[in-house]
Order: sequence, then structure tokens, then C-alpha cells
Amino acid sequence: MPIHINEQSAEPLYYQIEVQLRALIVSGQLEEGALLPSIRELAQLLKCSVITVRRVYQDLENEGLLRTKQGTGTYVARIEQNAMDRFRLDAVTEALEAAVEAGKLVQCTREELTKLFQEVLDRKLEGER
Amino acid sequence: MPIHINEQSAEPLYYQIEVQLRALIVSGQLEEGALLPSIRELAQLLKCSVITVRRVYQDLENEGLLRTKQGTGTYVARIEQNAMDRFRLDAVTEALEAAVEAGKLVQCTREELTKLFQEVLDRKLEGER
Amino acid sequence: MPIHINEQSAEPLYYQIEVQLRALIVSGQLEEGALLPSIRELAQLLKCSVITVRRVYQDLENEGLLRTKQGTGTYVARIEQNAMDRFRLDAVTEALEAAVEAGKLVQCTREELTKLFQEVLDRKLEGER
Amino acid sequence: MPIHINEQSAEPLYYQIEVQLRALIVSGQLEEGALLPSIRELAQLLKCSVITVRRVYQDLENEGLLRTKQGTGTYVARIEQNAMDRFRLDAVTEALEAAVEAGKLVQCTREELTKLFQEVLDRKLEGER
DNA sequence: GTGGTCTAGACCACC
DNA sequence: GTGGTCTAGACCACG
Repeated sequence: MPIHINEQSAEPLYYQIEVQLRALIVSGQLEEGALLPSIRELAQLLKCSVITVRRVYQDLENEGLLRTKQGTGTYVARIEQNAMDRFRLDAVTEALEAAVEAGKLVQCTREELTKLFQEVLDRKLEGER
Repeated sequence: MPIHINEQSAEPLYYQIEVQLRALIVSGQLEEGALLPSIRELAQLLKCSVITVRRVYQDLENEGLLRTKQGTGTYVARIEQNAMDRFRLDAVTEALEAAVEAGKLVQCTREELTKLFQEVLDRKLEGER
Repeated sequence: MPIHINEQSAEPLYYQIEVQLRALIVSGQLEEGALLPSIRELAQLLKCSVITVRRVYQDLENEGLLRTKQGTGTYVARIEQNAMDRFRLDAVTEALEAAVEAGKLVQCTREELTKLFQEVLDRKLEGER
Repeated sequence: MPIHINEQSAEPLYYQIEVQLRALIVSGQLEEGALLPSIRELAQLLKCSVITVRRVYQDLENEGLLRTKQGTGTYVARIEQNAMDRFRLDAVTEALEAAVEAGKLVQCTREELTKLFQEVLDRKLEGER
């Protein structure tokens, strides 16, 4: 479970976990049918309350990404390829839109935005591939 | 005051206003020394509480973007060109970083991200320049 | 044993099985004295735990629908015709009451409910008789 | 707030409340934009924990029926007429389907089901109109 | 062992 | 005042 919590972040604990777990699922790093850690296990692992993990699992179940069976455990749900692709890029697209929106507010040109984006890419992706 | 509030957004009111007012200042759309509307005027205009506007002015004053003169009103502060340029692109860069970070989580390649970014640019900037 | 488990359903496993087995008995599809599969046979058949089947047999025995003879197996009990008729329609009536109750909550008229019911009947019973 | 809790029921508290509140909204008994009681008020009213009410509000917000604004309160969301109609009859239709399904299990004829349904209607709707 | 519900109580952010 | 998050801890139902 490569999930990392940033204590400093203003983002709610449950939200940080949700984002990362969702990413693991929709990017296929967790396969359909895979059994997740029990809420108690994950809580211990992430050093947070059971309730918080439970909320995460429940939210993702409501989104259709997880299935929980009482007495059994929590599993990655069957997701249609379409939905999966959509999910996967939705969050990224939204974030990109927010960034461009921010650029529009300060009257960035297309060229300026593109240059900034390249710089960020270089900085963030170096050493990764 | 081209400031627009999105009722639907989950973002706090004060934050939406701050972002837009800050952008107006650091992009030079509001010039140094310009007089801002009074707190209650702006509150009326945006249909929000004076407390909210007060907080916005206060925050931006703390950042050094605004200056309040007792009994006269609130003005755009004098900002060094360097600081201004930095300020201007900071928010955009941050947003772009968040987007790339989101992309990394779902294992986007550099090419995929670049393609998405171009699409977003085309969609958001069309008809604007 | 025409018993089908719906993995997707939120209803507990044991409950799904109970409902269907009970229906087989009170509708006479399993006759008095008929020998049921052993617990482990049925468990294997339904791909579920023996604990679950054990619970089902136990519950139905407590209701007087099954009878277990040590070392021989589990049989359909003798049930009076009266009790049988009552049992048979009880579950249906209860379900209908719940539906009408749901209708009352959203202020359905009698006509609206009747129309909906006819539609559901048409949909669910077509091609079956 | 005509919401009634049945202590005896096996149904979870939060679920009972959700069902009734949802019905009030989708049947138009609570109009768009209406301000709901604060979570603390409703908790006191229903003699349950704040957490339970909060969960209800949150679930209904996730369904798009409510909107909460921090520091302000919780409101009935704007719902398209289409969605509203669909929502309104969905729960009822589902319940009717379950009932007919139960009938099929015990081999009820169409006539038998219709007769039972009429009886239930007579019993449940008398004195109401 | 698993998940599901509910509690009391605390602290924070927003308006 | 409002909602939002998180905690510890209890008890129940399911397999």
C-alpha cells in the first residue's frame, strides 16, 4: 500500500488517502478483485483512526470503485474500461483546467503558460523515467 | 470589480474573492495607488457578509498587496516589479505542479500530460484572444 | 436446488439463501419429508461457507420448516395447510406493504401506485407464464 | 420536520432518517433553497448524535439533493424536474419490484398478486384520503 | 477474523 | 452561530 500521508498538509486526512487510493485503482496498480487491507490494518499502517479509513472505503464504494462484503473484506470492484479511462484522467484534467484558469486570471498568454508547464514537467518528472 | 463568486463551488467565499482580487493586483489590472471599494460597498456588490470582505482586505494587506489609510480607504500598495512578477506566476506554477502531481499518481507519461494540457488550453483559451 | 446468490446485493448471504429456501418449502416446490442436501454439499454448491448454510438450516428449523434427524440429514417438516398458506403470502404482503409505505412518503396517489404496480407486473412477469 | 424514528426497527438510524428526508425533498414537501435545521438542532430533535445527522446530510449532499455551505447552513439543492420525478418514483418502483420478486418465488399468479396489492392498498390508504 | 453503526467529545474553519 | 474533521471506544452482525 504505497500511500503516504502529509501531516503538514491542510488537506483532510481522509481526502489525502482517498486521492491516492483512487489513483491506485483507476490506474490499474490495484487490480479488479484485489483484496484491500482491513480497515483496522490500514488504520494501523497509516497511524490514523479506524473511522477515517472506514470513511475512505465507504466513499470509494459509493463511487463504485470498491465493494465491501461484511464479514469478508473490501475488494476492488469491477469497473468498465470506459469508466476507468475517464476516471483516470478526470482528476488530472480538472487540475489542469484549474491551473489554466489561474493563468487566465493573471492574463498569461498561451506561450507563457506552455513555457511554465514545460518547466514544471522538467522539474517534477526528472529522475522518474 | 470583475469578481465573480461561484455559489456551487466548495471553496470558501473569502478564498474565491482573495484569489481574484490578488490576481487583479499582481497582473496590474488594478494599478498602484488605486482606491478599492469600501468594505461594505464590496460586500453589497458581491452579496456577501462584510466579515468576509474584511478578511480579504486584511489578508491581502498582510501580504503587502493592499494598504489601508485610516478614514480614507483601502489602496493598492506599491509593489516592486520583481515581487510582482514572482507573485503573478506563483499561483499558476503551484496549480500546474498540483496537476502534474495528480498525473504522476495515475502514471501518466509526459506525452499524455502534454496532450491533455494542449487540449485544455484549446478549450479554455478559445475565443479569448 | 434452484437457489441463486447475488454477489452484488448488499443483503447478507445467509439471508438471501433463507428467503429462497423458505419460498421453496412454503410454496410446495419442496415436499414434506424431502431430504435436503447436507450442509457441506449445499455450501459447496453455493460456494459459500458451511457456517452460513448451518445458520440457514438452523433458522428454518427454528421456524418449524425443517427437521434435522441426527446422523440422517435434514428434511422438510410437516406443516399444516393453514400455516403453509399464511407463510406463503406473508413475505409478499410485507414487501407490498413496504412498497406502499414508500409510496405514501412521496405522496403517491392510489392511482399512481396502481399504475406503477401494473408496469412492474408487466415487466417482471412477461415471458414467465 | 416530520421525521419519525422507529427505535424498534432493525434499520440503522441514519438510514431511516435519510429515507424520510429524501422523500420530503423529492416529493417537493421541502422546496428548493429551503434551509434545513442545523445538524445540532436536528440531532437534538431526533434525540440522536450530531454525527448521525451529519452523515445523513452528507449522504444526501453526495446524491445532489442537499447543498451545505460552511458557516451558513444546509439547503435543499436545485434539482432538475426530470431527476426529481425519477428520484421520486425510483424507491417505490424498487420496492414494488422486490415485492413481485418475492411473489414469483412462492409462485403467485398475477391475479393473486393483484388481489393482495389491492388489499394492502385498502388497508394502508384508508383514512388518508 | 471481517465490516457496520452509533456514541461522546474535541478542535478547527467559515460567516 | 454554522458545518468539517478526527479521535477513542463500544457493540452488533456476518462468515
